Amino acid sequence: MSQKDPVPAESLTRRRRSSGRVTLNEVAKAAQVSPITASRYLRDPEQVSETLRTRISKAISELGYVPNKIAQGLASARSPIVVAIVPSIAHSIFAETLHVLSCRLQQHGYQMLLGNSDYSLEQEEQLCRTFLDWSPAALILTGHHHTAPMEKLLQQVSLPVIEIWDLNPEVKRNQVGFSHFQAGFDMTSHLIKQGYQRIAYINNNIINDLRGMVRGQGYEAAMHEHGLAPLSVPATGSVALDAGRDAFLHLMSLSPRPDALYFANDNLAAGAILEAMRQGLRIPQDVAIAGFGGFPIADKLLPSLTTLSPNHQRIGEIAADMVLSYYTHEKSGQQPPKIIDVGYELIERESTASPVQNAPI
Amino acid sequence: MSQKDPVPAESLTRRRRSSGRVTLNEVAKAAQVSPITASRYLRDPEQVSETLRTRISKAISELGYVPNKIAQGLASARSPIVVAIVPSIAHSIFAETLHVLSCRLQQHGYQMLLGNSDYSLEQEEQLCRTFLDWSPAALILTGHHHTAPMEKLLQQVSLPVIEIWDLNPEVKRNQVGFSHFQAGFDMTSHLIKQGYQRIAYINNNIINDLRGMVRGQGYEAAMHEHGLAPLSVPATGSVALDAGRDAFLHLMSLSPRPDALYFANDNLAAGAILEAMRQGLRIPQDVAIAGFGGFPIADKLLPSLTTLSPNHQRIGEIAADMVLSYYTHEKSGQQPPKIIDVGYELIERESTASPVQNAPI
DNA sequence: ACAATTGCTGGTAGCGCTACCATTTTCTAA
DNA sequence: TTAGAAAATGGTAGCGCTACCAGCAATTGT
Repeated sequence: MSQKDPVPAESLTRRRRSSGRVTLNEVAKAAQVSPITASRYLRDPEQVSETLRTRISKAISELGYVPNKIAQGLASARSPIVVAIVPSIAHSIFAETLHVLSCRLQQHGYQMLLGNSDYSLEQEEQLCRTFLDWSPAALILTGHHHTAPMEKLLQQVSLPVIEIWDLNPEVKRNQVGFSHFQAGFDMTSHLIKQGYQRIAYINNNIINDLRGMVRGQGYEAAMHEHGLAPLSVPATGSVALDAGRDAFLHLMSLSPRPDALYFANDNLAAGAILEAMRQGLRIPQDVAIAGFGGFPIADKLLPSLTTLSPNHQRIGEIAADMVLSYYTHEKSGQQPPKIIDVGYELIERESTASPVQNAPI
Repeated sequence: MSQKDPVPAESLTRRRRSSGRVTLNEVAKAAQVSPITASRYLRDPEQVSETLRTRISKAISELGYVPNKIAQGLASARSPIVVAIVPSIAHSIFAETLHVLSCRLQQHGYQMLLGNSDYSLEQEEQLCRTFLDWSPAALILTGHHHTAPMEKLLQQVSLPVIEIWDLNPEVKRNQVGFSHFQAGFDMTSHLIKQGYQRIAYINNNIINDLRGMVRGQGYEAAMHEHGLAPLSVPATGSVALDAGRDAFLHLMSLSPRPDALYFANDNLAAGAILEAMRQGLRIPQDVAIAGFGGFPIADKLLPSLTTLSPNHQRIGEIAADMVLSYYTHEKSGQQPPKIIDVGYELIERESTASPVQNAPI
């Protein structure tokens, strides 16, 4: 039994650092059940008889027991963490989706580990590898563009991957979003229908905004379809409102000057409208303006801004539900990826009213 | 040695679910060192001799080993997670601070676990308890107001707690922020100095915005000091721009009508300015408007908005540095809490120009 | 009445890593 | 040269929890 034991018992105590927290073992001891029964109680109280259930729950509340998530994670090789990686948290575009997502997941005991890739695919890959070390329950990414190693990684992992804010039926992963190509096409068609012809598309000041670029492709397709010459220009600057203003000033100095400006997002467009106001330019008479995103500011501007708005919240809701349902219907095994088109709404406002209709009375 | 062994070896395999991942043990075996040496290599390569270092690093890259953070966390009772709890992620006010914070922490191997309390102290407490299960390396909270149980909790935990975006020297915790009372006082003094007298303060539409309320107290103190009667009204509505517009309409309908409106934040103020534009009201001649926060929109509005802007980024930077320095100078033991006032800048713009100066020429 | 099924409970053995100590090797000083 | 310190390495024993299986009692069918 005991080998040499020269030291007094309590001092020989090679007792490990122990977080000092109440452990499940102590709870079990207090409730006079085995640790495993206590553990079972936590996961599914129904599996434990009434008698023990009350004993255990009493012990838990008396000792103030709090399960150790890390130990749970290690033992069960899965943690209640959902990883979400978005290109940016500072820009409002994803904020609402994330908010909804996080709230809903929290309600079901998950926590969201949030990473932002700064619109860099390399950083996305890097982040993803780091986060995967936490054996998360699910992985939520923005868009379907990834680096090649990332693509490989995604095929290896054995957890649900959900891509939000974009759609591409060719990609075999769960997706909740809408077609940015179609969005760009539709908005451009709207402008053409309103009677505009020299329409310019202003790319996001954030380079690597892939979805903004795809909307630009939709724009070009629509222009070509109507035999019009597309003109895509980039916005530059770190603050969207400034970038929009600068692009506006540049485009207004061209000759011939465009009769409509389609901005990659509402903040850029807002920068343009505010500058137009300042200069006393009339919108849409002098130039029409359209945006994207359905930001709250759009309908407060003067003139109010025509935009295309996806349902930000719904994307978050559906993504959360996908995570939850994955673990509910787990038995059903590998299901085909779900691809959900949440669509969008093209909100026509004053900034793209038809110039004819707005002719002076 | 072997007890009964009726089953063929590989089938008796009561081999546990094993994540299938390469473990440190396998790396150690491949590098022909003991597991503990390999572990040491990971934490501090300097502790291992050159020879073994190369052997181990070769094994790691060949096997594609990735450390299991959960196991690390369990064994060392500490995880590289920094928990941050803010009242809201959907509202831009904290976005930039969080962005900087998260980037900087990521650079040093930490991940940020983000929670939003929806401006509820109860929810903050709840979130905090949940997050603490992950044995985080640090805890970043917004403001110094907490529930009583939360206060108790904070005294028990043995990790750095940092409160951002507010300041209260009486609270003995690390803080990075500024005085909201003083901010409200200063802005009000500015308005008074400009010649305004019937100044109203419009509270945030978000109830429980404690810092907004404190700014309101600063406002009232400044009013009293000048013998003016304060008028605090709440904004209502879920969208800040709408709430600001509605409050504006309400206040403009009063008689006597205020000659200056001090809004709890720039979004509310923007809603008011945009509505004023729409109605053709002149600002500041008809009414002056001031905000808070230094949002990007403030200087783009027409007229540009006077606001009070803290350095959003610096708060994030300093908070991150506090976390990092805590674990760098760990030896030094318990240090007194650091309280850092990042101050703010009162940015005077057109919306609060002195009415006299702006009299018609 | 007895086997077969079900429901509840317990024991054992890790999950992958690191703290703590012990041991070996190398280096330094006398 | 050799004691003594310093550096490098290894062994053991968990961290707190759960997967897997085994046992035992209560229930059911024949």
